Amino acid sequence: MDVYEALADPTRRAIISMLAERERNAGDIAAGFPIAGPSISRHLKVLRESGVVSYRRQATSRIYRLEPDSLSLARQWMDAQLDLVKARFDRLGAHLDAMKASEEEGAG
Amino acid sequence: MDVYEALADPTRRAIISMLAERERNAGDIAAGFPIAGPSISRHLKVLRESGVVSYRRQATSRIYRLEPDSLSLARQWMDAQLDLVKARFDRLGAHLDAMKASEEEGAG
DNA sequence: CAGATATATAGCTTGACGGCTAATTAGCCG
DNA sequence: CGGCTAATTAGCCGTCAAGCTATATATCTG
Repeated sequence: MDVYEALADPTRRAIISMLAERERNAGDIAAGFPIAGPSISRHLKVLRESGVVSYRRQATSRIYRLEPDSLSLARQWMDAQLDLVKARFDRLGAHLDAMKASEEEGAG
Repeated sequence: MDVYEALADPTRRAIISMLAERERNAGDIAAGFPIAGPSISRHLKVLRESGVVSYRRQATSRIYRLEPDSLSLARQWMDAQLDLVKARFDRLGAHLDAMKASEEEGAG
């Protein structure tokens, strides 16, 4: 599963928000949701396999941490799309300015 | 469907890329993919209903356009998460610097 | 090793998604 | 209105995701 599919589920986004704030173990994460532990475990697996989170062991628990790089990548993609739109918008503005200028030249 | 689910499908992301470059009608969009027209039409519906694209009529065709605001919103959410992580990282760095300074003070 | 705790995996069910073809709607032209 | 084109909607099917409970794995403790 890629990062976009990982982001598609609201529970997973909430987990990301929790982990953005600070690291937590799986149990603490699960405690924050009304759904069963195994379901959270599966969400964590999705997040792991898409590179959004990593974990380290501490005794019997797994401490999960957000890995910013995968999110950054998704953000960069959005940035690129938004930049294209903005560039187009700016060109349109310049074009309109040029039209207006030549109009005034013709009139004056 | 929200913008994150809209982004989850690779075909829809490709449509977004096409529209970031310039407006296109539904037929031209569909021509860029190996899947049937109605399937593209459904993707466009998802993108419409999640606010990612809009369209205007021109004769019998619909000209689709990317609406940057919804993408911006998703990007802002990512920014916020990444900022939290970065802030934590910076605090950790400051903490380590302070530790190191007090160590040197003790040694010197 | 036996027991306890924390987490993950297996197996199942249900609902949604994405693909297809066929039928329908919307607008243009004679 | 009748025909033409562009696009969407309807209906169907296979696959997959997300929830659940029950079972298995991993680690610490005695």
